Amino acid sequence: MLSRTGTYALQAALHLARTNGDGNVTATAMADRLGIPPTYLAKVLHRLAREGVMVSTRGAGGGYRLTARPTELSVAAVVAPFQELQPRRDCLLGGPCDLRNPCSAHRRREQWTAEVLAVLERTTLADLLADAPAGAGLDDLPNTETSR
Amino acid sequence: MLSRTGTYALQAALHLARTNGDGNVTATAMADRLGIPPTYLAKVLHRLAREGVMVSTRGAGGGYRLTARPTELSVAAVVAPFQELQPRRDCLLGGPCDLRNPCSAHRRREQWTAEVLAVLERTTLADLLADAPAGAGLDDLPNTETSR
DNA sequence: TTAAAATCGGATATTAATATCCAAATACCC
DNA sequence: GGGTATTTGGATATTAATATCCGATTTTAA
Repeated sequence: MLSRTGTYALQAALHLARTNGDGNVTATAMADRLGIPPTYLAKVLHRLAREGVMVSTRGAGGGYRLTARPTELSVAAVVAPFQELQPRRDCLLGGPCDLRNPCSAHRRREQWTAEVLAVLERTTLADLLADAPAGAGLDDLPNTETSR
Repeated sequence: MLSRTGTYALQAALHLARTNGDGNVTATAMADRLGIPPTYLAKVLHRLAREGVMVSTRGAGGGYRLTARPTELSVAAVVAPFQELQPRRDCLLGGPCDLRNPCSAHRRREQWTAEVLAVLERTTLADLLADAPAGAGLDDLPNTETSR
């Protein structure tokens, strides 16, 4: 579901979310802890910093920190720079199908893509770290009608 | 969201769902109509036939047909042979986290992966072809904060 | 029976994603 | 200011996904 690079980003963000008060965390430390190729993770982190998810300090004692609380950071935000989350523009059926007058398949695809995105947006880093409280939005296996 | 190959599979299945009564549809005809590399689509179709989604007849007048009604075929079923839909086994946090005693992140990820899979499973080919009835399950589009 | 239509499947080319290497640039500490 | 720890970023290698090529096999039609 997630690309490998996207997963790396998520792992790093989660690691930062856990070791929060301990100050900056260096890229190599994270790579070491998480078993990710160090030089590759470095680039992922760099991108995340440019994208505003993290902030980097260099020099001795430097490293990375999150720019927001774990409760405010969604999986979608962390993963977005590395994966296409929006549906493609072109039509699933053969015909040229305008955005103004989209065919049914077009609309339906946008619909379920939006649903998937919504799942990723409402899942925060904090959710992943703390056990989900019983009966908080998602009960067990998603039944079709989530009435709310 | 969908891989390119997965999208090809979906496009082909939709095409078959539309031109149902017209008998077999040849691989080259589909590739031609949908603008997909013919030899590549051939392999995708072959795989779909092996997987039981379609059935192929060869020789003159041959081609492909769906094995089930469009109302019975889900996007997940069509796309599954070409994409990993299940979450990975390894843990998002550093530690070795057993399946018997999964960490919170482990469980949470399985949760939202299942949600995503559910969306793909309850969307059928027929859904994509016919207009969605107004007010059927999905209301307001989850505000797409397009950060691009 | 012959020829044409179409799938089947292996070998290979191309392209994109992932991973590595190395030389800077920057900031801290003494 | 010198030395060390760290990010930054370009160039390059490796691997996986996508695409092409071509011959073999099966089946129908004439």
